[in-house]
Amino acid sequence: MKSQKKLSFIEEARRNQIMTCAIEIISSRGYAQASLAQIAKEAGISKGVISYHFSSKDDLIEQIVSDLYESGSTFMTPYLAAQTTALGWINTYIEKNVLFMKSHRKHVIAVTEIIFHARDEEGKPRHFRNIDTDATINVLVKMLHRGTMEGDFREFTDFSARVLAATIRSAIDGLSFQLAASLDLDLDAYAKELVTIFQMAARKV
Amino acid sequence: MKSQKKLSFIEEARRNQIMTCAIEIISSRGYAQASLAQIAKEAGISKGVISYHFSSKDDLIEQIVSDLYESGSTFMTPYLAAQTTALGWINTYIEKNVLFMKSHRKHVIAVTEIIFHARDEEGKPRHFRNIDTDATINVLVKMLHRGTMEGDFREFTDFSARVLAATIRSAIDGLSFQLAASLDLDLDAYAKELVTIFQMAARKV
Amino acid sequence: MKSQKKLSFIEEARRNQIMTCAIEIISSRGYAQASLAQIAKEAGISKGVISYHFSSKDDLIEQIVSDLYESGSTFMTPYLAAQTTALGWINTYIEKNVLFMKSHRKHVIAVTEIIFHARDEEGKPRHFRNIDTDATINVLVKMLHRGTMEGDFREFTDFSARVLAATIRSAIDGLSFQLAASLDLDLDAYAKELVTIFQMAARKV
Amino acid sequence: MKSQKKLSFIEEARRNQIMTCAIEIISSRGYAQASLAQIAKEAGISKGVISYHFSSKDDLIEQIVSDLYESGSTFMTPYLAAQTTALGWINTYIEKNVLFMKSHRKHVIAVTEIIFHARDEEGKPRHFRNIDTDATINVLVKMLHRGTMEGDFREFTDFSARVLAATIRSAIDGLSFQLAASLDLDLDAYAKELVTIFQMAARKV
DNA sequence: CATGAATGAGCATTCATTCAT
DNA sequence: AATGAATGAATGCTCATTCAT
Repeated sequence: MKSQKKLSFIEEARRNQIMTCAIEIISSRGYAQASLAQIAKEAGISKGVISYHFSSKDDLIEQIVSDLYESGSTFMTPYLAAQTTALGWINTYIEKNVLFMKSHRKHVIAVTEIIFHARDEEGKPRHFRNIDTDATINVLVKMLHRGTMEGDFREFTDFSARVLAATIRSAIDGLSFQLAASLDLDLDAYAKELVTIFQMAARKV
Repeated sequence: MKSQKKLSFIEEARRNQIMTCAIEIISSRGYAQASLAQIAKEAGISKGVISYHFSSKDDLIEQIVSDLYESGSTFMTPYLAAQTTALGWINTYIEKNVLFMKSHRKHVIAVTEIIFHARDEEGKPRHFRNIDTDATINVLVKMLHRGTMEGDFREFTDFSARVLAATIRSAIDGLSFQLAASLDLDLDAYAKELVTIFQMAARKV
Repeated sequence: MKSQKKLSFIEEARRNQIMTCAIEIISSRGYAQASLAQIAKEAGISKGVISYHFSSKDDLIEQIVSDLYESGSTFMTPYLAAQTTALGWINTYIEKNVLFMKSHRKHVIAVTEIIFHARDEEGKPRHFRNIDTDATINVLVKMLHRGTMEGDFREFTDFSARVLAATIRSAIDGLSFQLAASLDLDLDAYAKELVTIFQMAARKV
Repeated sequence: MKSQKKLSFIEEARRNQIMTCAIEIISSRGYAQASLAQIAKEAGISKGVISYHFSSKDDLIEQIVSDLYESGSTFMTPYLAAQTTALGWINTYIEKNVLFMKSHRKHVIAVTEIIFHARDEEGKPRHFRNIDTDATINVLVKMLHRGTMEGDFREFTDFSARVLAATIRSAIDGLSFQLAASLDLDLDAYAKELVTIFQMAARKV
């Protein structure tokens, strides 16, 4: 038991080291530069180690993505669950998304890079948001309609709600790209501005 | 501002053919699929022809980008020049940007793909918007401040204007990604919604 | 037309050169040694050239196999077509098979190597002779039965004919392996001995 | 002739387990699939264990071969020793070889695979039969000549005896390849047919 | 005895680019 | 003006082997 735990600890440490190095390269130099050779060089190990700890490069990349989703969910969920109104939910959603970016800067940049590069075998984008089907947009749409019923938001058609939801997501996704280009962004202030912008854009007139 | 007038008719035609094929591949199958071999195959020519007409692959890619910027500018300028208020200018900017996407769908998708892939020698993103220096954002910021003076917009600090400007650009850039995923988007309606959203977000309370 | 023919000639020459080098390596050092790097080294070219002329390593290997089948068929067919009895046909089949090995020594050794190494994705042998379904065995079985009717061969059950047919093929296949180990085999004499052996094994008592 | 008596019971068991798993993989999926990783996985142990018990992969492979030779010899010797004539000896040799295959099916298939893949450092085949030097062929040649003296076989030159001996071996070796492709072969009947074939091929006219 | 971890060489393949014709 | 041919570096991946624990 003790030996297993220790070995598992080493394995876990290596996996984290490799993932951290991959994130470092992807966030600073882009997805295309993140070859196994570059990642291994950054980590000071041989290429084979990566293959030993991850079944494939895709596996490594997927781990980086799902790791972020997991910590994002863990971070966001309590805040969102505490909200009692749609207005509060959306404001919190925007604000906490941005603040999460602040604490996971490189990881978020890396995952954004990954998502915008991931293609299926035919070259079709794997993760681009389809305004009619994207899960995140659907949740935002539902909240916008709820906000209308609660008297905080203006009337929305399904389409107008979807466009606003997509615009909120674009603002957050776009911020991730800005992060890769701007090192000294004040994200607390940025979050407040975004909350203001979308609160005004959605509110009852 | 053509760089060289010496291009013969045939040469010009070949360049356009190659660029069109590259745009077709990049927009439909993604940047990674756009190898010279694939582009040549699509065009029904040999790889050498591309090298003959473009000094490098980067040169071809840059031409595709600057071509779009040129036609975008040609399309947008008269509409924007006709505006007498900042409010009108920004509404027009948003609306006509979206309509331009409608008429240059594949080219816009391709350039968006390129922009999010292009890196300099060190791996730094070549085109990501820096909120403090990006030319487009600067123009929007100027217009937002003018709108305040004209009594149509709320008060903005430099930072709050920059965040709103960046959000407008993110909405438009993000729409380009959606275009690659959603075939049947009603762009006229989408433009109107975006105009409404940002008019509300900027207006004087 | 002339230019096409000339270029096609160069291409043909390179393909033959590559195939010849691959045959040389496979026949002398075995299938496992025949990496693209080794073949390219033997040919004094870069690995890329092979990929340029063959769509894949499998393609190159398949060409080597089908080339031999084609020349084998071209060589054998007239002799076999000239035979009027089953006895003559089988004697000729054995004799000419061995003589063909004499003139295509390395190629035959290489293809035997290839055939005995080729596996499908699950590792199942692709070309091992199934006594009940192998096409070559089926032809020999038919001839054995015909020879019985013509009064030259003893009576065969289907099974006993199949075992004899398989034994004839094993003798020829096995000779190919011997060729890889024995440089100075007298194949004309060997052919005569095999003819004698199987004539005695099949004849009417 | 065991080389080392020091092997503990556990060590012996482990070696057998590893060899059995290697035989299973080689016989069912081919030599190329038999990486140490696959063998270790099949055995449910780590790769290191194999290296611990065998000095190298080649050592493991050689053990599988010599193990089969040893049990083959143990099985065959009493039957052959009981024969008083060359005719009886050769018939028994063929029949018992085939029956041994029946009882050691996978092991025989695996060893046949190994023999046709094993090469020395220079790539020369390690086990292909040289008609002039192969020990098994030499024994059969001696028996054929004895059979002539005993009045059962026709006259043989050294060469004609060697070809017949090689053909007998090819028939048996070839049967092993068939075993890998045909699951339901009646080996008792097959043995009888082979005895008939070679008795007829060798007999006095 | 056994393991997990790591290595480094080798694999087939793809790529942008160059060049003689 | 255009091409086919060739290059050499880089890619993700697998492998037998080694070694500290």
